Amino acid sequence: MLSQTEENYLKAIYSIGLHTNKSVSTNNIAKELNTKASSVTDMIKKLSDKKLVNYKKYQGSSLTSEGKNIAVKIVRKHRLWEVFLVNSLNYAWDEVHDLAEQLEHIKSDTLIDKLEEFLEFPSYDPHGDPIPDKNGNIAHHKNVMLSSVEIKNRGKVIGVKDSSSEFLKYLDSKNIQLGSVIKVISKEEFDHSMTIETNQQLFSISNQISKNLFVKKL
Amino acid sequence: MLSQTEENYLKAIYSIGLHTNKSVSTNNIAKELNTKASSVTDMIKKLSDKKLVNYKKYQGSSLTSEGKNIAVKIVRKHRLWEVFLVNSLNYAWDEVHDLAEQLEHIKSDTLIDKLEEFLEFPSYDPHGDPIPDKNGNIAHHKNVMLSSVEIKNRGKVIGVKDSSSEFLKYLDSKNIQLGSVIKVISKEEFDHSMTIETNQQLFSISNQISKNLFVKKL
DNA sequence: TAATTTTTTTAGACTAGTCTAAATTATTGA
DNA sequence: TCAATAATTTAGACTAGTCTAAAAAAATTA
Repeated sequence: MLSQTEENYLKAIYSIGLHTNKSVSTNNIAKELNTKASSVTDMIKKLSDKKLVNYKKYQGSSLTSEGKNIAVKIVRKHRLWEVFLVNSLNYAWDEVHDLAEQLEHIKSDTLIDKLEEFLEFPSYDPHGDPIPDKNGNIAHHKNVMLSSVEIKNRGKVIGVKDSSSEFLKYLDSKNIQLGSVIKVISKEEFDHSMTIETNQQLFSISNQISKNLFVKKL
Repeated sequence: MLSQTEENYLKAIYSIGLHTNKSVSTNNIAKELNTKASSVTDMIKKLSDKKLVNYKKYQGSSLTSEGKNIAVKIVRKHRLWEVFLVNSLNYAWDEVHDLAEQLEHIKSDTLIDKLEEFLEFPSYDPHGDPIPDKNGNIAHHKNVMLSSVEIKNRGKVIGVKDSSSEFLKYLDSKNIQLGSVIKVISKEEFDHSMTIETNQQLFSISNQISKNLFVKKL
């Protein structure tokens, strides 16, 4: 059984490695976990002994397939708990991260599957990130939320998640419809709002909006 | 901020002290927490430094009022999580203890109140134990043990004292659950066993059992 | 390529919590 | 009351995880 700390290291390596796709550096892990490189080296060795991490001195680390399985399970737990906090307990989407960081470490063979069933098998968490299924498969959608489009990239609107009439009216007022092309100009760190360009016009939209718009990356 | 371990010590002292009502012995705490007396001594000193426990060498320990406040909050969390696990996630009442032991340590100023609201302010957990309110007040139920119900009288099951899963399974096997009505048919003088009737069936239960079942007299 | 800078690892120390074994204090009962 | 026993505490050691400071390796750059 892994400790919370060990789980956090696996998750860190997983999430850093997602984008870069190669071995992650000791310093990167240290930054992600708010700790020192020397601590990371120690822990990496331990995880390497447990065959969860591939490690050679000075060469960085990557997850073994078993390590990755565990990391994905933690991500699954994290995102399902976030859904619970937002949908059932009425937390706002930006309040739930720290709580989910705690809840994701609860140990049980059955809890998370029962929670998933209770939540009626959601596909995405409140931030628009996909929830891995029981077997670790992640809906690898090339249709992504506008909120996760990188700066300077463009996407074509292909759907909305929330189809309430208020939301659709809002889109109308901005002249956004299916097929509209949206370019991301900038993003704000603190509230995840973004400035976008569409129909030769610039405006700012909240994360509330951007995570409800599905786009196809262009 | 207290560690999980510190919280567990406070909870142990609280629950042992509930019945005996005086200072609890080092050995008792050690037994409750499956640890050694020497470890208990160390931790008690630490909690004493933090003014959560009253402690004098060789004299046993008791909670200060602040220590008790914290202990009651943990009990509150434990019991509300148990309600969630049983009512929302469909766990059986004998499966939830260990999970609640983990969940009770989740740190948040708002979580448990939101959970309580979501559960619609339950008064008792699935084992029939009262849930302390936000201010730490506990509905002190004047319930009585089945062992003290007179012959020919009946009681409605409202709780158990020992909530070990063996005991709960035993009750399940006899089809006894919260709300079951039990009539006392006869009592044996020599071993205090009794014959009871429930679900139109008669059977004999030991004193061991009857003094672990709380009932409301009917 | 050689010097400098950055990254990573090692060595040794610290805290929290635990343990065993020995010492001390309390309790029991002849 | 005093010896035996039980309970408790102390001393010292261990593990997990962390840190600082110094050493070693890799990367950069002149």
